[in-house]
Amino acid sequence: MSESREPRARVIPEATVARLAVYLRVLTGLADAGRASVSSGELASAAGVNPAGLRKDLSYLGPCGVRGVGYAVPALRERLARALGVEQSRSCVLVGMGNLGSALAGYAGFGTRGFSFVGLLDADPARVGDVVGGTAVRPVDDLEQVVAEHGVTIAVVTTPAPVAQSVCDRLVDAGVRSIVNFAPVALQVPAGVDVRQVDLSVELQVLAFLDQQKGVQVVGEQVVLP
Amino acid sequence: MSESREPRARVIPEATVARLAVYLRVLTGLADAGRASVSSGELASAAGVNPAGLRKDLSYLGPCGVRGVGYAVPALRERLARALGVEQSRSCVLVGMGNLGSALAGYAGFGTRGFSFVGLLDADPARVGDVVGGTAVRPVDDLEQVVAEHGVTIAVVTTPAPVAQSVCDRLVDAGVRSIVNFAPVALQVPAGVDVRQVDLSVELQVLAFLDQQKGVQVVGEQVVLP
DNA sequence: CGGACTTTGTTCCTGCGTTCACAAGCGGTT
DNA sequence: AACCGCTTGTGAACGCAGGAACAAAGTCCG
Ligand SMILES: NC(=O)c1ccc[n+]([C@@H]2O[C@H](COP(=O)([O-])OP(=O)(O)OC[C@H]3O[C@@H](n4cnc5c(N)ncnc54)[C@H](O)[C@@H]3O)[C@@H](O)[C@H]2O)c1
Ligand SMILES: NC(=O)c1ccc[n+]([C@@H]2O[C@H](COP(=O)([O-])OP(=O)(O)OC[C@H]3O[C@@H](n4cnc5c(N)ncnc54)[C@H](O)[C@@H]3O)[C@@H](O)[C@H]2O)c1
Repeated sequence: MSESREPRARVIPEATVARLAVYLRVLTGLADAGRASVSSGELASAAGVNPAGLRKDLSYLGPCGVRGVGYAVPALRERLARALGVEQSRSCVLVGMGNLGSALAGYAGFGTRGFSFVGLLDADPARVGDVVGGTAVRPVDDLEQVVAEHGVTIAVVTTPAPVAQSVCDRLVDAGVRSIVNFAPVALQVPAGVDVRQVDLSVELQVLAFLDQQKGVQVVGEQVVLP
Repeated sequence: MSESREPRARVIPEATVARLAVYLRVLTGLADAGRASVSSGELASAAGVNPAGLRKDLSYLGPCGVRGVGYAVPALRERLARALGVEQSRSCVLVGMGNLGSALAGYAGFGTRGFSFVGLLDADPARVGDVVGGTAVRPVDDLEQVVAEHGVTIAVVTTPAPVAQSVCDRLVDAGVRSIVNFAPVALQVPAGVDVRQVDLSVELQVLAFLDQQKGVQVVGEQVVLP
């Protein structure tokens, strides 16, 4: 045991992990701005969370701040990146290069956060060969080959809903263990595979519900509040 | 009190609301397929949730099934749509018609779920005039006018991060109360305004964390399991 | 060198969400 | 008409996340 630096391997709740990713983004911005240290209050404000909650989140990684001073920006940034497993870039594939898939594949923000798309796949021959974000689109038949070549474990699904499950099955068979799914269907996967469902319509409908619960009525100039 | 049909106005947890939206989507598919009734088990399976939890979710709307039989698909669908406030179409605006904004604006799935974009706004003169999904892109200066014209209360922000807060401020001032934000910044809004943050990088980073927690090591042909 | 101030790390507690399990009710059947 | 099986709806318990308050610790200043 050469590295007994890590204080304890406490289990980190998934909700905390999601927030850690937000903190990491904010810290990167601060580091780029040349900031050396930051307090929990300032970080929490920038991340949109409670300061006490933020300190609790960070405490899962063990003590990493200096009392009376705050947190060292570069050190904390590196520590978060290691905890999240994005120290070195991770390879991903994206299946379904339509409108949404193309937008995601061309987005520079993923690369700066430690993810690179090594495979862009589509079933439409007309799409194959297009270059998006520096990578050429390949036929979906190459799926297994691309996954094996790069040891890919993360995939993004942006196909039409009816074929999403079959695409998912192929990905899992090929060895993918983590999937972000944008198609509006609940993917069925074996144990050990994680799916994160991103459903934009649901976001809008939740807002619509909250709106109507506010008793919002703007009729002409008459505003009725609850 | 002419309508005392509603049994009670219990408060519905936000997590439940998000699931109700999923049930509504599944029910719409079942209705299109001509199904007359469905059991909680089947619905739960299609939605990817626990059957008991689904029944509890639905019970917030009051009893709406038939014991020994299940739920009537069209009736439940209508009831959910009313509860979520998407009975009639709701008007939205979208600010930032770049790659992501264009994909969203051209997506037909929003229209079928009760949302229509009555305003597409961008600061780039080169984008203004483009027609996406049947609506022409207008200059961002028209923001206040469009919101007022249609009584818009819901907005989608897909601008670059640095300008998202200022766009948000203008939206709130114009009367918008609900915002879906794709820019990777925590928007500051006054009380009474809801923001739903959609951060795709966070989704990937959560998966990356789960991946490394599995102890995934695929080195050559050697697979190490926890 | 000492004291006071600042900020972290932790503990407790409250409330929510989820799950399990059972009673209640309806339809079909004999 | 009564019984039986199936499914809903609800009550209770468990676990978890979030928030507030407090103690520990390090720095800065006098
Ligand atoms: N565009 C949006 O804003 C948006 C919003 C919410 C959800 N979605 C969902 O995201 C998915 C994609 O949306 P889109 O607007 O990009 O649709 P799209 O039709 O533009 O793109 C779908 C792409 O998938 C490809 N495809 C079809 N079958 C395939 C297969 N078997 N294997 C590989 N590729 C295949 C098609 O060739 C096409 O390029 C849909 O499920 C949609 O419901 C999209
Ligand atoms: N594209 C993706 O897949 C993706 C993924 C995650 C997050 N995001 C985020 O979504 C946002 C948009 O991403 P994108 O890839 O579409 O970027 P983009 O540069 O293609 O589009 C941004 C658009 O916003 C417009 N704009 C700039 N300033 C504006 C202003 N003040 N008012 C109105 N419009 C203005 C620009 O003219 C441009 O059309 C960014 O914040 C990005 O970080 C995008």
